[in-house]
Amino acid sequence: MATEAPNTAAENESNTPRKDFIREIIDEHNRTGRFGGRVYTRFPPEPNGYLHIGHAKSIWLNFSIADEYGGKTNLRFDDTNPTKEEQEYIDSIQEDVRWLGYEWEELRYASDYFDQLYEWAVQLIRDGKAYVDHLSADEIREYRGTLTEPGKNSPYRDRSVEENLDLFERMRKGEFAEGECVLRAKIDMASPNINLRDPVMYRILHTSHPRTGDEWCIYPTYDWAHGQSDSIEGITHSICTLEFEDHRPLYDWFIDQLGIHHPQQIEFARLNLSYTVLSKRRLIRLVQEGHVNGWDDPRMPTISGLRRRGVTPKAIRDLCEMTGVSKSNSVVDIQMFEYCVRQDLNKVAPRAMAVLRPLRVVITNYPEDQTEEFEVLVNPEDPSAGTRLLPFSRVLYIEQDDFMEDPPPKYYRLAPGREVRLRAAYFIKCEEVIKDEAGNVVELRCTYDPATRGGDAPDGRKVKATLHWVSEQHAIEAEVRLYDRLFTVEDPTSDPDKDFLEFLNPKSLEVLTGCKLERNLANAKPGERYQFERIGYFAVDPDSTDGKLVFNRTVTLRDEWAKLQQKSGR
RNA sequence: UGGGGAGUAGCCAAGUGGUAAGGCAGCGGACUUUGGAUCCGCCAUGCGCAGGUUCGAAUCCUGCCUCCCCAGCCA
Repeated sequence: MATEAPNTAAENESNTPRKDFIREIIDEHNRTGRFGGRVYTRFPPEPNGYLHIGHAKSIWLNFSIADEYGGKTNLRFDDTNPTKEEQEYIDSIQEDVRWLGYEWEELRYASDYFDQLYEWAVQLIRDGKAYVDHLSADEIREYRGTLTEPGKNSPYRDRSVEENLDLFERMRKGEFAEGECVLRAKIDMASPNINLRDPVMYRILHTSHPRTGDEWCIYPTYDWAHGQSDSIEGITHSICTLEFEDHRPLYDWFIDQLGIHHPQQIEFARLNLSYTVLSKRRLIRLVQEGHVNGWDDPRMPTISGLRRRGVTPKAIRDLCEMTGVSKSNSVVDIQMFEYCVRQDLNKVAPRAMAVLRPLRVVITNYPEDQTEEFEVLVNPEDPSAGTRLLPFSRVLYIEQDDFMEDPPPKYYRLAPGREVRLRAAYFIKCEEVIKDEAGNVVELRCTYDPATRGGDAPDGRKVKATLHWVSEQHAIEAEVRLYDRLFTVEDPTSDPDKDFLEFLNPKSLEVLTGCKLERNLANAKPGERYQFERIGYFAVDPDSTDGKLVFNRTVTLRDEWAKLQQKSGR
């Protein structure tokens, strides 16, 4: 809209949150002209797993920064280890980045640079700054020293340039077995920074690569590939997580030796969430050991899992923004994420009537064959979403939880002799409770007040509760999957003596069948999100078929009554 | 006990010498045809600890404590 742009700009004047330390660094660069005012970032995932909400933070940071500074962002796959990487992951990562709402400037692969990296390695060898080492992996470890003791030089460290050149070429030609030798940078085996103790640049891997096939049998390590890849792409700000902080001197060293464009690496603390795990290793175990049903199981913190669960991209972006950027390790309360999810869904989700655990209600004074329709707002938060028709008749379903034979204080819902409102319909009063032989309540006999049509009493009398309901003869049935936290404790990884799987929540999934839905949902399509009034937000699962709808609970509505019960109950 | 980081409320997080923002959670209340949403109020005499400098310190100095990362031919 034409009026929107100026408004947004004006709002930003006053509402712009304080800049984080990364943006301040960029401002400083722009002041001093370090990169000529350019801002070029990149998101560099390794395609060895699915993206999760932790990656989303990095994606958000890189793309939103570039956007704010009029810059660009590349998507680059760090595909330097063909033993772990697969095309499946390359595809899913692209899908997820797009779904989050971002489009990259260029799609690149570290493997695009294998030739250049090889040439640069040769250059370092010529300069006497790299050498082929025939120490075994174990020996290299021994020679590296420890945290408190310096390492010692490899006996192969002083081979001549000619010999190194010859050996390295033969490495490339495949004349050596895996592990027989490596190419190492010649830096300082006594450096207090272990990353500088002659790090490995190339290792032999007789494995074909998803992109380069069998062209190579030597592959650059991440340390050798990453900085130069950024440099080649003209990246100005190379944003990464904290654990790479002490690799920065190494990347700087490589780039300085090569004399090429020098990006600024900036490290920030990755996002962690309570009641979940966010490491690839653990996520892979959850999938491979069958604790969840795949990478996109709605209980997974993966982007694909969250998507299937019904979470919106905006909710994820909001969380990233809300939690801020800093350098201190932290664990964000999952409730902050739930808040973001509810906040977005409240504004965009159409409302629907859905009775998850049905209790039959017969309106005894409502004519047997009568049916009428009520027109109700699709979304009270967004009148432009229009209205829908709800059919009403003599026999209805309400939620089992919405009736108590012997209600405790503060329980406002239906009880014997009590009057409540059926949302958008009538006041009803419970006259009789029907039980089976076991004493279970199986049906309620109620009367309605025709004068309260639409939900208001002309005499001004009030009710304390409004219930959702579905007409029996008009209802459609569905399966509803209720998800809860995957783990029972805030940090399943905090106890070093226990496997995180010991803290799996056995009740993380509850499947309900025979749920009764308003008929307007009959044509709901996978991915669509709804608010089931008074219950929560639900998304149509791809498992749905023409005859059978399946819904995933994204998140519950905030629930004052449940909170009260918890306080008094346990 | 080598090197690199970080400590501000239950959880995130501003603060850059002038007297502790904001959000989530929590607790009160208003309103409500979703116990939803919305609105109002409360919630750090205190910034890891101890000293010091200063008229004045979360911010500067000194010492200490705690936590995280690094000893892959993983990224």
